[in-house]
Amino acid sequence: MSGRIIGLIDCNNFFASCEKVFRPDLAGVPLVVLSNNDGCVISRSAEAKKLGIPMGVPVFKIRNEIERYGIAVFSCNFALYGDLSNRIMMHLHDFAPCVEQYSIDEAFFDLTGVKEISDLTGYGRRIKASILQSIGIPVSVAFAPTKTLAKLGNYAAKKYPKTGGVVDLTDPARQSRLARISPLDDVWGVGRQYREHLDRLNIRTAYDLARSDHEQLRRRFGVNLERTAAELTGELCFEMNENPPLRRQIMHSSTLGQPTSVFNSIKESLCNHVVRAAESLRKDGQSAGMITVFFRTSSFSGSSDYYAASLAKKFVYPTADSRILINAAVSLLHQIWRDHYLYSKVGVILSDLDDSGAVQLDLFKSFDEDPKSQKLMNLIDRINRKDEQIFFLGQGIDRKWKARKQYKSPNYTTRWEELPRVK
DNA sequence: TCTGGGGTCCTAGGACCC
DNA sequence: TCTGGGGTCCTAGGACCC
Repeated sequence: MSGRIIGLIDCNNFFASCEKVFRPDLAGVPLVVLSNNDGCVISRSAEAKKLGIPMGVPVFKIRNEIERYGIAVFSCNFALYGDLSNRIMMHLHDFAPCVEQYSIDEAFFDLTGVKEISDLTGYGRRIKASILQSIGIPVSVAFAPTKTLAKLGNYAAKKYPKTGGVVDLTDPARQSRLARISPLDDVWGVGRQYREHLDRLNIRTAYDLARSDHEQLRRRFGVNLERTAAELTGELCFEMNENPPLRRQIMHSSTLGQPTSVFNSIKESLCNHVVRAAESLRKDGQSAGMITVFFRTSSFSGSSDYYAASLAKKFVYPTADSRILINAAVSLLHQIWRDHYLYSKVGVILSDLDDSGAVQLDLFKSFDEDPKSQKLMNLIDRINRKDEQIFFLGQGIDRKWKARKQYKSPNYTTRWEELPRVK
């Protein structure tokens, strides 16, 4: 009779844990990781959470605490996190035939029909111990018949120390016991808006939601919430998907350190985003059919000095050529530019993505019009992989906008020069 | 209530066609 | 020009996720 068994591993405090892997001297020390430009806190170690450092708090607001408690502060280092994430995902394949990476620090895996596993909790502990030993990252593990229940179980694994970080939620009785004590905030797919609406309908726990009128949920909130409720009852609605489709859009944007009304500064920042986006496009063998440029002032709508604009252009042929994308972006920017406003955010979106370059032996690949363009872009990508050495004039020379990363850790695992040394 | 920089999907409504 | 019914495509906005 055995139904589906879907596992979920979720790394604990992932970015903070990554930083600790290479700094054993920081064991037990509260630690935070900052967003781009060292703006606000995006990851906290267990010790930092215990001190009450909130998620997302701007770093200047916790200067006192940093000083007082000796909190270790790190700029984000996505090269490092991405690499450790890859290692964890590879490792997980030793334990499960089908793995779906869901985010940088989470993966679902399917154990349905794997006969040898009689004790799921024990199996979960082995996975956990193995990842901790070989990569150094602590994870939580849960098993359930649906993804939504596995998420709920994983929450419990983190919340209740007694579980030892592993929860087997395949038993319906355990499901409803946990659901009764789980607020809607712990339910995957229920955000603040839905929570407030549901509260007015006297739906306050995962259990309430599971037992509510699903037909009514669909009418009032759409099919996704209906599916979430169904999954809480053990009915699978979100299937495993081992090979998720490639991205449908790429966005690169940033808040400027200093708001500015200087066209050239905005232009340079924009060009930089375009170049980053184009690189990421080429990495996946994609090309873009449309580009959108947007920017806005810092004050929000309502105030008189607010201005926000965006404009898009479609390409006749999809392209991945940084030069073409830069030209288009700058021309769009000119069209919507207005002087005398203080701009604080600018970005680019590449969409209508075309994957044909990602498919080997594609019959129509020749559409990628200019073979020289591909060669040139590949060359630039190869050179810049090591360190950004070639850049486009539009990106600017002095590059004042370059992100602040005052507290960045070395790229321990992805650059030879920065390998950790053993004395 | 939003901090920040990415993303996804769904739904409603308008334009347009037969 | 309107009436009816049926359909597609596109966009904007709203919800969610990490």
